[in-house]
Amino acid sequence: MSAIADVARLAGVSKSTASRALSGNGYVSEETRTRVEHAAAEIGFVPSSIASGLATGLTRTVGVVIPFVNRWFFAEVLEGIESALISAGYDLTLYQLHDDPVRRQRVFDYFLARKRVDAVIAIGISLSAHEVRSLKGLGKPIVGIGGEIPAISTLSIDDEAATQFLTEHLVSLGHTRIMHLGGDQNHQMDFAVHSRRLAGVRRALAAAGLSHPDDFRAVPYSIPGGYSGALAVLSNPATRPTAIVAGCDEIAIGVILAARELGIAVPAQLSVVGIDGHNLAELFGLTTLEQHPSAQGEHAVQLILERLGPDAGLAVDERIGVAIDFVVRRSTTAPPH
Amino acid sequence: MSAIADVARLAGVSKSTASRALSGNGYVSEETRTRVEHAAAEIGFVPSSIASGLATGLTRTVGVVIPFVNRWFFAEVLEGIESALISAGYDLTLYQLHDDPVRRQRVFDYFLARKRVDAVIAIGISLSAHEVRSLKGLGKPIVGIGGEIPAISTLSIDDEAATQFLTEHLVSLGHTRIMHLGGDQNHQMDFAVHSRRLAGVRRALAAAGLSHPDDFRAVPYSIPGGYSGALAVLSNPATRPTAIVAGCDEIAIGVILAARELGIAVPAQLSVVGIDGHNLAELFGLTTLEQHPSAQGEHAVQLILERLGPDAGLAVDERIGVAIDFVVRRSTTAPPH
DNA sequence: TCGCCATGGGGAACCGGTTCCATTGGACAA
DNA sequence: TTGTCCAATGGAACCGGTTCCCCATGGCGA
Repeated sequence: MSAIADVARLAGVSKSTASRALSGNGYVSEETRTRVEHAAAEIGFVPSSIASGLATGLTRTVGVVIPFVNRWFFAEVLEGIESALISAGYDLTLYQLHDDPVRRQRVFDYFLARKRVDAVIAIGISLSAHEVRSLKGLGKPIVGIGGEIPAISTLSIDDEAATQFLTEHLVSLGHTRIMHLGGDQNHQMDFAVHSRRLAGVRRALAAAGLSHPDDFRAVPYSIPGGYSGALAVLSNPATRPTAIVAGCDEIAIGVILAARELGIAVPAQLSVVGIDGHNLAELFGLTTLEQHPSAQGEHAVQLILERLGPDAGLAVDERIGVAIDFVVRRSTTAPPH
Repeated sequence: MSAIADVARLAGVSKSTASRALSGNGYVSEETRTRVEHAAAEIGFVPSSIASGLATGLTRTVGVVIPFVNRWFFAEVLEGIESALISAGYDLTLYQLHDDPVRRQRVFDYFLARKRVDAVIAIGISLSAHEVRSLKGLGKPIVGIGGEIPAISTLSIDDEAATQFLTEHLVSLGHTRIMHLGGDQNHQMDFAVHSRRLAGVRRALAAAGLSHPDDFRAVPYSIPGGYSGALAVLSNPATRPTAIVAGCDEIAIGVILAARELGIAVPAQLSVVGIDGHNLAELFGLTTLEQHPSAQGEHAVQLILERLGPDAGLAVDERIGVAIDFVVRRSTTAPPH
């Protein structure tokens, strides 16, 4: 285990000079620097990030808290975060937060607080006021993605405006029986996204005078979830909607598959829109509102780095909008007749 | 920044006693222990894992190296690893390895070697002999998942036997024109999986006397990849195979979607089998060979913990088989006529 | 010539736990 | 009673970089 002291000895300098030479801080003559570098290379010196972390108080690690890794949106965000962090020389420590409150508490107390990370990025999770306080109290910047968390910077689309826009699109095509298939409002992981998306649909329906009691059905946020939900909703031709606003692209794809199964033509007999920009959307010809999760991840890292940098004080906590693109494909058209 | 010294002072004991009381190592009277614990709780003592890591030489962190997080198999494995590690009190640091050799090198030299992790789990990545040596030289246990890596323990299905078995299944149903849609042999991330899966198909075909030149087409390992590959392969009714062995379930699902698009009935006119046990397999009625990636992830953690434990010396490096289940659904039957 | 400052470098404290070693006091056996 | 053993605890070294403080040298303006 060669330490910096060995490098120093070999180069014939003191520990402090060796440290300065290798880290680039402080004054070191060019000649000394190369001598130290050669010595380090010769004995295969690998600095201990643990030791430097103890000395500087920085771990160069960012904790990422996420509810799922196997759902498209989250995996994409994670990918963006990872590559941005690596480029910036940071490690990414992953904490998956399940519904289980005990494990959630454990992650917070035992891991995040233990000075193992310099900052936290929370994806699709609403932190409690207490959790936010405990992290902020430790001086750790936090950035959220995918919803709003009071008192911290969050990056997200405007969920209510998004579904309102999509619903208006369907209304403008002439649809009058529009339904929303989205997430369960009472779900642990809600993060208020589900309720806001439903609210957007309802606002647009109300504005168009198209409100009706069967405007919503809760389904799991997945292709099978959308599929079985749609089977139930579409099976009765009399009450069937002519258009569905899905809570996400996975649900929308499930709806399209269910429609095919039932022999319902999309879009001739049923229009479907989603939200996300899932990489299968194109294959299914899905009209959707693309958000770009991997870019959101990169943006979150950028915000974190600003808050870790020298001008940390300048950062203001606010809800930050992200880029979206409305992509019309083959799953939407005017209603039949 | 309350340190253990503050706790000790408040409890009226020495630093060493406070440390023993809180960590549970060494002799401490019951009364002293509770006094120290109360003191720690009172000032909200949070131990610094950095400091204890420096003292013990352990980071209680495992590095996970993975080529993708947004592909089903990898996301599932990651999920299994994460939950097993958290239960064991370990952190998981994620390193995504792209094709880019420069970034790959950087991850190895700069991150993995820097005493930031106690062990490494490599998923779907073949490590070079040099990379293995450098990690083993640092005394870090390594376990691989999803393929073989010389000189380290790897957890994987027998890829060749798997496709051979699936092909034999199709042969036994009476199919004579069987084709494999799988991964590109020359891909950076090959890990030999692609070639072994192809070899299994060819072995079964040869054994049945059904070898033919058009037995393989390389496609991306994804639903769109399987879809467009299948469109090309199935478009000519004269040369079209009656059965397809897909390299993974995503490809198989793409094939099914393409068949539907072309009006080819599955399984009446085309049988399709996959490998993985993807969570969409059931929805598409896909016959597949399930491997259980999240269980593989948990198993890998278990192997790592054994190698980090006191009996580390007893661990033998070998290829370790994993559980598989053959699940017959609605995508396979006898060929037409 | 004096003094200031920039540059270069050594010594030692320090970050915050862990652990080795020494000491003490009491129980128990000889 | 004396010796032995062990629970219980304190003191100090230690892990391995980082950085503060101090000293030396030399150039240059006043």
